[in-house]
Amino acid sequence: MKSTIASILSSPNLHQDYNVYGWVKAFRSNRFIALNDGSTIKNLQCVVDFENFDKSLLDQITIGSAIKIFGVLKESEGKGQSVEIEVSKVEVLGLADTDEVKKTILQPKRHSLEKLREQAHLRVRTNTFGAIMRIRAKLSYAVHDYFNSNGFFYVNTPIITGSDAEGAGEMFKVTNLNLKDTPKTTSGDINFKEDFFGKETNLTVSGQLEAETYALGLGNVYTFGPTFRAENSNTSRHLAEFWMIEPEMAFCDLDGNMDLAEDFIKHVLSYITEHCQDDLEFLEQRLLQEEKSKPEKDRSPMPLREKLDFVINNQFKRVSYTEAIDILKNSKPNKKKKFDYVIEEWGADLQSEHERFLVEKHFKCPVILFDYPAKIKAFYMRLNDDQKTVRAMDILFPGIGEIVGGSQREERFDVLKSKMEELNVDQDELWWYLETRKFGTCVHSGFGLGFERLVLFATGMGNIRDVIPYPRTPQNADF
RNA sequence: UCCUCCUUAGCUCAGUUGGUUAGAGCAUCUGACUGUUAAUCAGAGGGUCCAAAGUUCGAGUCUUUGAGGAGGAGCCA
Repeated sequence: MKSTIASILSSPNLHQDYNVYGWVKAFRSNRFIALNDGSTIKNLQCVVDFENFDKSLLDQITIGSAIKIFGVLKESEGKGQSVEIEVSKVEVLGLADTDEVKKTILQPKRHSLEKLREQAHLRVRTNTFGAIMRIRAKLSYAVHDYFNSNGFFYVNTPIITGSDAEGAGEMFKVTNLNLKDTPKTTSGDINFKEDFFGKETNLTVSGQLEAETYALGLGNVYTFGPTFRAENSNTSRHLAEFWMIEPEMAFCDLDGNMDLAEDFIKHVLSYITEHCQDDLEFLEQRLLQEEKSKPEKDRSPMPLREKLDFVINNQFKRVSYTEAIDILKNSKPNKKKKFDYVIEEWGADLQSEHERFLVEKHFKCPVILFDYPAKIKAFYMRLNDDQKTVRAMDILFPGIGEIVGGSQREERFDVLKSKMEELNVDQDELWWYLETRKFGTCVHSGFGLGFERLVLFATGMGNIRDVIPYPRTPQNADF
């Protein structure tokens, strides 16, 4: 029977025969094969007595090759591992030619993350990316686990959307018209009536509006799917294609929304600290190594696992926009005009530098900002009684910035309608969204959480392109 | 989209004021090695200096344009 290395190492049966499949990470001293099968970051040491094997066979045990090993599990004579396989049979399943391997990142040495990105099809074989992708998968499981055990239903909102009124950013067009010869209307515009859906369609920028309608029937729902933004943004925190988690809750106000978001984040992070210890330890060491070459002020104040525990065990700081403005106005960098954008008065949109100051310098913990000025937020957010703020909230994380954006939704038909008029949101397009406010409308709330930003935080990585298998960014859709 | 920086061997990088045959470490190959852990030791091979144009007696080095990448800003998750 076939065994994974993870299962062998977690419950080793000494003197038992094992069949193991994997890829050669190293072949030292013509005797020790370090074998990895992806099930864990740990390698299995396989010892061959080379006098009993053909040289031609041993020559094929090269770095990167896929092999099958049969042998008995024994206590290791060497240090560095507790058990090892004494190999009685080796089969080379897929040879990796050393001449070819040396041109790739499979060669056993350190590579820059940029170089690994150029060979994204091979980078999962490295310790770093193996660890990241296992953690990503476990986080994803924890997301579903959390919602399922808290009575949420998973809904699949459409990926192709007919409305361009969601207002969350530039959209990718979806069409099967012949782009070299598009049908025209009498006025010369493209005639989308002849397109596949008979109208202009795009890839979704958010499942929120559809999720809202489902919350108003199923109670608590969430989405977890791909999301597309055609923004020309070229930063370490943006992707054109990313995965977003959007819970939506009926009969829930902003306080309940914040409670849930905080509890949710803590749950999924604590799940991986329990279930991904080896991978987290590796990433923590890698980070410490990397930071040695940085000036002290750029180093993170805590090692990775301590940072995760800190977030799990401490309350997020909840601060209203108005309080935040006061703090910023009276802050040293503002008084000394160190900010590129000096905060003058209430109503200003917070820049990255302000958010970073609040999270990394002032509070030194995750911060939830709420009750933003209505003018700088979206049409669907619930207007407060002061008539100038809305029940919006953003969760800001150190090093990542905004990880969650959410709000209590405007449930009052008249208020929503006039807000849409005011902000020029197409009511004909969103008739169905407005209509939910006519039939048993209720207080409801939700948020969007960028999954990759969560993985970024959980793994301590610095660039969002390194926490998704094949990143899509402006000018890049390789692989 | 804007600002800054980078592009030299398979990889990471050095290359002085513009000067003769462009260097190092790792990786690869060959040999040695029966307890290695990024194995070690000896030897060998390996270059369109991102591309094009220009300045110059002479360009890896200077200028212009272009391509690709990184960091930051904006937009946001």
